Amino acid sequence: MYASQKVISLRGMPLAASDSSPTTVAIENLFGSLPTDKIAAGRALFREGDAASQVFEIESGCVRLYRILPNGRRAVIGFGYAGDVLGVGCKGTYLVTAEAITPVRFRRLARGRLQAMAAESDLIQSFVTAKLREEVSTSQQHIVVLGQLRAEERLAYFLVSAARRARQDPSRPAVLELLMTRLDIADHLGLTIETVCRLMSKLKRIGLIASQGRHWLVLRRMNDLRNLAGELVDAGDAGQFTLMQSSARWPS
Amino acid sequence: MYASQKVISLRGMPLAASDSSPTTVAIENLFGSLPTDKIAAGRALFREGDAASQVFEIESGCVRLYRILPNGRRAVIGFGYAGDVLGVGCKGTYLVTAEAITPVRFRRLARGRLQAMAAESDLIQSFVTAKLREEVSTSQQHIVVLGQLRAEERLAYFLVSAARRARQDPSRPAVLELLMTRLDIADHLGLTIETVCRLMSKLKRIGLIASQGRHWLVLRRMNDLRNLAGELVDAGDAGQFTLMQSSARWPS
DNA sequence: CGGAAAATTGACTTACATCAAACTCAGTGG
DNA sequence: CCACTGAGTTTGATGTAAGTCAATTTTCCG
Repeated sequence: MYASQKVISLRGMPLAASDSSPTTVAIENLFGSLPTDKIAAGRALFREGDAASQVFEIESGCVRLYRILPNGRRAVIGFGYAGDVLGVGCKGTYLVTAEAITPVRFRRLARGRLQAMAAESDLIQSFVTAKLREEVSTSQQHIVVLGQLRAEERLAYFLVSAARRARQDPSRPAVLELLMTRLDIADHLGLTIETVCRLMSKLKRIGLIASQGRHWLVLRRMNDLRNLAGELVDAGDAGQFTLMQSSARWPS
Repeated sequence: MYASQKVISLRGMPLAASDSSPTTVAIENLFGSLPTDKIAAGRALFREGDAASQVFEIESGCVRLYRILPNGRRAVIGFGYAGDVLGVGCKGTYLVTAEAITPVRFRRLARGRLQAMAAESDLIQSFVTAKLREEVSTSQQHIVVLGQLRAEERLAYFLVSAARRARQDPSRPAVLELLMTRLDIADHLGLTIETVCRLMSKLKRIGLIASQGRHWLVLRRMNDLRNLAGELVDAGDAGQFTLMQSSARWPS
């Protein structure tokens, strides 16, 4: 059915694929020598409110990052995949719970050690700073999505950015595996599970996507999807992470 | 009318009031010697997409931080007040436009210089890191608000956190000046201006707030408001900014 | 194969948006 | 000092996107 299309998966995708940029080197230094740990689907790496003592690098698998409100509602802030580093953005305690969706392999590093290493090495320091900036950028993007897009647009945005996370060319059709449940998606987009389902069905009906089982999707017309999403993909660029030094409008 | 209540204002509120914490010292070092600049209401300090060459510290006044979507809708990401530092969270280009709501006094620092200073001083480095973490925390909090709260709850949250920003005691009534327009608030909360107005009227009708002119509000029953907001205030704690070193669940 | 969790679809309700019309207020100039 | 003005705000009438409640159907895992 999808014979001629390159199959991609959100599982097992490297963050900075097989290059040797400063970032990659920094990660190697940080986590390279540490032992790999495992956790079963459904278990938490850490919980919102726990003392934030460790930083985690996902090696494979997928986690949901969420907060539970006092009234019981759940807000899924985002998802973590292979290559992602968790637990940098918080201060004393973790801001979210990180729960394995699939079995997850990961490595972890004491935050004290990270701090020490950052103090030693400019490279590591700028790696940490880059991670933080990335998180700011992603979060603000999601604020825009939740605040200004309608349900259908939000879902389109989610699908396109999921595809973008996994491969480069954002114009050709993509096959992707959504490891999370419909409820995870709903809680991430500020919608109900029923609305997510209905909209998935609608996107299928009008030919923008196709599906194979619960978790496999084909985004058949990326441009239409991107349009639907309000051309909002991008903005969370993930390339260089050094401070710019040029001066534009304001004299130095 | 409000004789016995301490009048507070979002304008002119210092970030870390008159203490001598490491943070405050770091700011002094950063901006202390720089000249003060001025900008009229309605003008922009910087625009989304501009090369991010400077970091700004607001000295007085209020700015709105927003992004315009391709379809013309506006997302107000947040507001900046005296003591806030803008332009740290972005990388090559500013992520948002920062536009003066009132006349604004501010100081600015070339990002290159900031980077150099951070490389020199651990204190300045941890100040930058703290600012970034604060921004992550605030943004994620807002994701929760937009994704999970209903209109009335969002407005209550906005009012309570505006009061919290300006003074300590979160239980007693607060008088506060909202310098932004209803439209700013609406675009910040993902609502329409009409909904914001109607809900303001409703909160007045049921006695949770009172108003004096367009911009002055009294939050008469903070606890009820905080309840309405889903007890969601806090979580964006703004105290210490050093990395924790304790290990809790995971052995080092 | 059986069973439970997840997903889907339908019927109905509602919270918020939209459209439209006043009203308020702060600033300006006569 | 007051009338005029336009931006900002408020309120009302109505529409609609998304939520809620309630069955089914599908999937997948032991």
